[in-house]
Amino acid sequence: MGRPREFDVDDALETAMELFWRKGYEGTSLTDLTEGMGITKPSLYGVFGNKEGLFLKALERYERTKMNFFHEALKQPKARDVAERILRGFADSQTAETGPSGCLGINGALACSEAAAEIQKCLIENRQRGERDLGRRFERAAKEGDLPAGHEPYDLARYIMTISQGTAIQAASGADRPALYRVIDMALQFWPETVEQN
Amino acid sequence: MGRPREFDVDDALETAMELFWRKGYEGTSLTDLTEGMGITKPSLYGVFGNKEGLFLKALERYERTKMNFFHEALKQPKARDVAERILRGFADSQTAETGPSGCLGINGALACSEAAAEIQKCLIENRQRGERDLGRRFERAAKEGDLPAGHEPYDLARYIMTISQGTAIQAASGADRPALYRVIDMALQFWPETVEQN
DNA sequence: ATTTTTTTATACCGATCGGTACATAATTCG
DNA sequence: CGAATTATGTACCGATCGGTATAAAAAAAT
Repeated sequence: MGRPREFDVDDALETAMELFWRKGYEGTSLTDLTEGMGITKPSLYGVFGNKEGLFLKALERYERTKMNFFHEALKQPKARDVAERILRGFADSQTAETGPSGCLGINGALACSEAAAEIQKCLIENRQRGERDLGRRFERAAKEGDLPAGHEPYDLARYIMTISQGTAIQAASGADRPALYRVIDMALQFWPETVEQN
Repeated sequence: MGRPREFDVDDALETAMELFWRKGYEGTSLTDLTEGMGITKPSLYGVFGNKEGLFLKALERYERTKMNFFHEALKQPKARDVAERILRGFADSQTAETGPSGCLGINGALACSEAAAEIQKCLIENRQRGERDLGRRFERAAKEGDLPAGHEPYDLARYIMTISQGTAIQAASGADRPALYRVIDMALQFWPETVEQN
C-alpha cells in the first residue's frame, strides 16, 4: 500500500555504482547522486538509508554483477587457469567500453579523510577477502601438486592480486585492454602451462 | 626586509606531503594542513598560493626526496637490474616505517570530483612519464641485446610499472615489505639474470 | 469517501569546504 | 625615530557538504 515508488531501485543503484566507481566515495556528492539517479534526497534516504548505506549497496551490486568472474574462476580445475581467468576477468572489468575505468574496490576510497575511514576499511577487507579466497584455492592446488615449484600458495595469491590491482591503476590512467593483456601474459610466463605429473 | 617568517617552509612542506600522501588531495582539508603544519591559512596562502599549489609543491618534494631512486635505477648497466631496483625502490618507499603507506602519486587523486580533475590529470601524466622514461631505457637495452627474448621495451616498462602500482595498493592495504619483496621476486622470475651473449 | 500508508517535492538545517579582508606585529631601510 | 614591507592572527566570506522537517500527492484499506 501507500504511494508507489516512481523510480526503479535497481536502475538507481546501477547509476550510483557507476558514479562511485568513477569519482570515489568522497568525490561523489549527494547532488551528483540525486541528479544522476533522477531522484530527490528524501527518496534516496528513504530507500538506501544514507550515503554510506548507498555505497555499500552499490558495492554489493558491483561484486554481484562485475566481480562474479572471480569465484567462477576459482572453480577451474587447474590453478594456472584460475590465475589466468582472474587476471583477465579483472582486466576486462577495468576496461569495459561502457562504464568507468579501473576498479570500484580501489577507486572507492584508497586514500581519504577520517569521515570515510569506515568505507576505506570495508574496501581493504574486501580486497583481503578475495586474496584469502584465492590463497585457499592455491592451498588446495599445492596439495594436488598443481602449483609451480618453489612457491607458497598465499604468496602466489598476493602476486595475482598485486597484478590485478596494478592493472586497475593502469586502466584508470587510460591503458586499454590489449595493453593489460600483454602485461598479464608476461606475469604468467613463469607459470608453466602444464605442471609435472606425479 | 619585512617581518621574518616564523616557520620553516621545508618542514611545513614535508608535513603537507605526508598528509596528502595519507589522505589524498581532496581528503586533506585546509584545517588538516594548517593544524599539521602549525601555521595559519594566510601564511599557507602567502607561501604556497593555494591548496592546488601546495599539493604540486608537495608532489615535487615527493619526487625529489622519495622517488630519486627511479632515475638512479635507470643508470644501471643491465636492464634487469634497472627493473629490480625500480621495483624494490617503490616497495621500500611504499612501506617505510615512518611516513604513510602506498604512493602519493596514486593516493593523491585516483578517483575524485571534478574539482580535483586537474590534479588527477597531473598525477596520471606523472605516472606515464615514469613509464615512458623506463620504456626508453628498455629501448636502449633492446639495441644492446639486453632484454629477454620476445618482449617489447614499452611492454616491459608497463609491466614493471603495473607491478609497482600493484604493490602501492598492497602497501596501502597493510602489506609489509617482505611480502612485497616476495611478489617482486616472482615478477622477475621470467627475466633471466644473465642474457645470452651475442 | 475517508482513513492510513508511503513517496514525493520543497525548503531548510548546522557544519565544513576553500579562500580572503583587515588590522596588528615584527622586521629592514632611510 | 618614522616609513615601508612582510608575516601573522582573527574573523569572516559564499558555496557546498551530508542530512532532515514538513507537507502535499498518490496509492490501498475500510
